[in-house]
Amino acid sequence: MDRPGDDLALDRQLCFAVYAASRAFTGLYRELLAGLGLTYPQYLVMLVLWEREPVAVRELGEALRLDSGTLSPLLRRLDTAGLVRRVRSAADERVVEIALTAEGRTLRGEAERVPDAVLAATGLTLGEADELRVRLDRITASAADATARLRAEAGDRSPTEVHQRKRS
Amino acid sequence: MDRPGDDLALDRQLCFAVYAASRAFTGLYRELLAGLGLTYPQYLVMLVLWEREPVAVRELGEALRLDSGTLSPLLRRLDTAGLVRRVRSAADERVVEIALTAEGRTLRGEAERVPDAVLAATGLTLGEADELRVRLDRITASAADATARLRAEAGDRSPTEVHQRKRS
DNA sequence: CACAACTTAATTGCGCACAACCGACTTTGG
DNA sequence: CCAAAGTCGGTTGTGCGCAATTAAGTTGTG
Repeated sequence: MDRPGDDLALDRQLCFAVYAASRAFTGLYRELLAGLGLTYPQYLVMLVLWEREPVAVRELGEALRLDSGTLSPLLRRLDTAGLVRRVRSAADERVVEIALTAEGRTLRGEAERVPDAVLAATGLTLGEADELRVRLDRITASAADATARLRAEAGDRSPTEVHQRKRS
Repeated sequence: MDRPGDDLALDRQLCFAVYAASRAFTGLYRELLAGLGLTYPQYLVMLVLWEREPVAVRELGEALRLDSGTLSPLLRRLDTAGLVRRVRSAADERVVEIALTAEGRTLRGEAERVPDAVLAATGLTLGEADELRVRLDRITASAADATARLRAEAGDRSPTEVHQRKRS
């Protein structure tokens, strides 16, 4: 009942389920968003902007848990596509504010049909979907906490090169 | 109760939960697997190989739902790291069989502690984790079905260039 | 004002994911 | 035996996701 091998097989089922679910959703959104010319992460950014704008890059990163290394190129592509504009704040020139163009605002109308399609594709009711969301949010928070805890431990064990920028 | 905007806000909660959960798990595994020198997808490949080997690339792709464009570079890195060997089948020279090296087999021992750490990090019991896995597997299958259906429709609407490789 | 510490966004480098395509090989139908 | 069709792994191009670094700007302190 507790052969060494069984644990690893079980782990594969556990972690793989979340992993596969995420890619399956990405694939579904890929089809649904193809007509809008958006990828899934780009769609998430647009959802934030349709709620409120302009939004600084840092705020976008906090909302979606993405850093600038991911957002900067993504926002550049949205800019090139003519959906958003990036303007440096006059008050604080470190900050880049992301605003929608008229075309970006128009796209919201076409996006209205996406949520129903997704819900239909999952075969869930609204209540079931919401319950699943609550469970996922809970384990996401737990996993993030545990990750931060592990990272702190690892940092403690090798705090050597904290202020060591260049080893010239 | 059904303002247009609310639907999009709800959609964001639904899809984002799976998306965020996947990245949170990846981050957790990143910390846990750092000592083994494995990434999360590489760990998934090793889990399959620890169960049975040798395994053809195509079989790995079916098990993990990954295509050769993802697996080929990944397996090359595992080969370079000395954990696996890629040998072309004598019976059918199109097939590449992936086998563990002695070092790859040894690594299994160090990996044994990972599942417990993950379960502890999620804060779930074994039963809860399994129930969540069942739900995720179900919506993954639904999403995959819906994606295939959409892709077929899109293909039907533009079946023009089936045998049109180059538009020279 | 000068200057160090901090903050913010961008950049770089690596590793996935996936679509599209390619070349080598095997199978099948004649 | 040969040619068409199918299979298999690999490559290329695009787009994330994240760590580490860099550049630019702001703030706090003397």
